[in-house]
Amino acid sequence: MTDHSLLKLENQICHSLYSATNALIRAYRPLLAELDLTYPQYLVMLALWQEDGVMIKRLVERTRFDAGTLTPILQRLEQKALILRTRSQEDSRQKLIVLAKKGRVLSEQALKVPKAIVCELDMTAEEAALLKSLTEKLYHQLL
Amino acid sequence: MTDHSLLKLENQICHSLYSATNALIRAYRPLLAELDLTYPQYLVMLALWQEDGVMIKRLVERTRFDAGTLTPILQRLEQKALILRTRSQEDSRQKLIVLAKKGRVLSEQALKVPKAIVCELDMTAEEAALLKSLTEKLYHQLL
DNA sequence: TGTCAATGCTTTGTGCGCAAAGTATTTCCA
DNA sequence: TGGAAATACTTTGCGCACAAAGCATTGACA
Repeated sequence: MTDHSLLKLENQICHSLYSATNALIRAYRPLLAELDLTYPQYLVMLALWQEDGVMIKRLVERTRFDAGTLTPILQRLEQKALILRTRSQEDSRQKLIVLAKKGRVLSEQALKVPKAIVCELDMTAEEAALLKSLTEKLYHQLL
Repeated sequence: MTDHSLLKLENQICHSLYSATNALIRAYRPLLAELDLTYPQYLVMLALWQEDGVMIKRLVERTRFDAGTLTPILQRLEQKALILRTRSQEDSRQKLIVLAKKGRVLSEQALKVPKAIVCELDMTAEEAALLKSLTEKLYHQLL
């Protein structure tokens, strides 16, 4: 690759990744608006639907957000009465995040979100799996 | 795929895409800090190094930012004396974006950015090309 | 030729994303 | 056991990302 081509926009893999990610989140937006959730809020809810009653530390691991990003997201989810944030008994530095009833029942309505997204992406299962494994590899390399 | 697995965080391709993109931009950050640029600002500069003297409309096409995002980015680049924003003569609704001298010479220093990133990613050229083509396909599908 | 729609860009408001600094609590260990 | 380091989270500040609304300017056409 020549020096010159290194700076061409068309050769920037990160630009493709960046614009594809933004486009995909844009596709989620109208679907998630029906649940009154943003995409990052939805990710946190997915984590909690799978594993409820966890410390913030655990959510940092699972969602891959940093703590400074997560705090205001959790504050908004609490305002919407989807979760409760309580101090941990054993270690009062930690906070326990628990689904509220409203948050628990939301999972049923949430089921149609991935279904609708899958329909919009006309990608084969193989392509999707490939894209996922490549981006996972990239993420873990950069960690 | 069962209903239950549709809501698992591990099965969300968008989550992989999202966290990989954020991690990659995080990797750019210290490199771009030496140029006093953010990643979106860098994308605009890449576009201008390839094609100088263009309307904002053209930059919207090339960078894939929307106009509302681009305006403040261009204002900051102007403040840093990297570009000039002037009204178009033919159509005074449009603005012509031109590289300032400081912006033009910055491209030499910028060359080391992609070189350094390539070193951090230990991906084969094939994997990189595959990832790029999959994300491009995804972007164009969602447009 | 007047006016109404379309175009190109900017502004406003909300919510991230993240570095850096701050606060409270716990742990370590001399 | 006192005090420094580590840990868990919050706060602050800046720059996107984007929808929606706003503001000129131009174009279309009745």
